This record gives sequence, structure tokens and C-alpha cells, in this order.
Amino acid sequence: MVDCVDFCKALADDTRQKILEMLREKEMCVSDIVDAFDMSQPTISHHLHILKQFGLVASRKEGKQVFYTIDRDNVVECCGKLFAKLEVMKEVCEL
Amino acid sequence: MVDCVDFCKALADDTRQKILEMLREKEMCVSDIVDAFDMSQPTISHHLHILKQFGLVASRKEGKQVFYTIDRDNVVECCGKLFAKLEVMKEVCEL
DNA sequence: TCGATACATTGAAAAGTATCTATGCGTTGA
DNA sequence: TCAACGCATAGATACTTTTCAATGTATCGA
Repeated sequence: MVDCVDFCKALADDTRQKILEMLREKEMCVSDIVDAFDMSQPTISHHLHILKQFGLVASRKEGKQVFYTIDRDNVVECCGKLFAKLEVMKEVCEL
Repeated sequence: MVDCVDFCKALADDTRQKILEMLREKEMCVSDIVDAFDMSQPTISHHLHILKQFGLVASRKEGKQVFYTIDRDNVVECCGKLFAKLEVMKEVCEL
């Protein structure tokens, strides 16, 4: 679905990688994520938008809050594509 | 060695991903790579510099030419780190 | 219905990146 | 020794990205 370059662009930012790490653990709403960073809410929303646009996260609205989760299936698929492209699948899986 | 964000930044460009794909096959000198793109030689050198800086490729000088190769060990290590960070190692290796 | 809350969007400024032309530097062959 | 070749570096420009303050929108409770 998403191509490898876009996938890497989505990951090419420290804040976004940290957000993804947090979402590994559990679903989180925007304000929870904002609290974990020293950044404004619009900035976090911007990063969430990029992550969603490239399919790395999904969102769900519940009342006033919007909850984000990792779209694990798509992340797995993109990682697979990337590894195949770099021809390192075998070696990485042997790590 | 190289952190996950830098690794992704190095990969977050179409030209650089294509260069890496070409280098999967065989070692190549700069002018060979330049010939494969519709871009100036300095632009390609710029991309090679980024790939090298972040440890994705290595270079070797031979006379007037500089040959580039994938630094496969480091790429594998970075991919492993990234997968671990995203906690998708298991799923990707089952693809 | 109104104010407050949670989040998204807009617009602008600053920083970063990709690309080019021009130039520099090392190597080779004449 | 000099010209040509292969590549890197420098400097400039255009584009993209990150960030913020301000504002908009939907939802909830009073």
C-alpha cells in the first residue's frame, strides 16, 4: 500500500519514532501523547497526521478524545517490503 | 552504531533507495551510478555522502575512481534495531 | 444554550534538504 | 609537466519540514 520511501519518511523523525514506541504499549489519546513531550499540541497533531497518512497508525474517536494505535499489519508489511528491497531479510531474521 | 532515526533519514529519499538497490547487485563507481540517473554528478555525490555518513555504504578508491558497496552488516544491524523498536521482528520474519 | 475541553487546521517563521553550477583536488596518460 | 578524467566540495536557490500561536470544530456538562 504505502511505498518504502514514504514509510521511511514517516520514520525519519525522532518524535514520530518515540510516539510509535509509546503506542506499542497501549492505545493513547492525543493529550496523553502531548503530555509525554515538550511540544505544543498542534505539533503532536501534525506528527500524528503524518503517521496516519502513511498508514503507520490508525485512530478512533471516542467522545471528545481521539485514540491512536499502531497499525501493526501495515507496519509489518512495510518493514517486509523494505527488508526485501535491501535484501537483508534473511540476515535480520537470524539476529 | 547509527541510530534508527538517522538510518531512516538516509532511506527517506527515492534516489538513495534506488542507489542502494543498484548496489545490492554489485559494487559500482560514482560515474556508473550517475549514468543511471537523470541528475548531476554532484547531486549523486551528495546522496552517496549521506549514505556513507550514516553507514549504509562503504567506499574504496581505485585510481581515479571511487567504488561504493553496501555496508551489509551495518544495514542488517540497523534494520534489526528498527524492527525491535517497532516490536515487529517476529511478524516480519514470518512473512 | 453556553462555556469548557479535546483535537484539528491554518498561516507564518525558521531550519533543513535537494539540486544545480562552478570550482578544487588527486590520478593518470601523453 | 600538463591536460584530461573522476570525484568531492562550495555556494546559491528552491523546496520541504518542523514548529508555534491563533483559530476553528465537535462534544460534553452545567
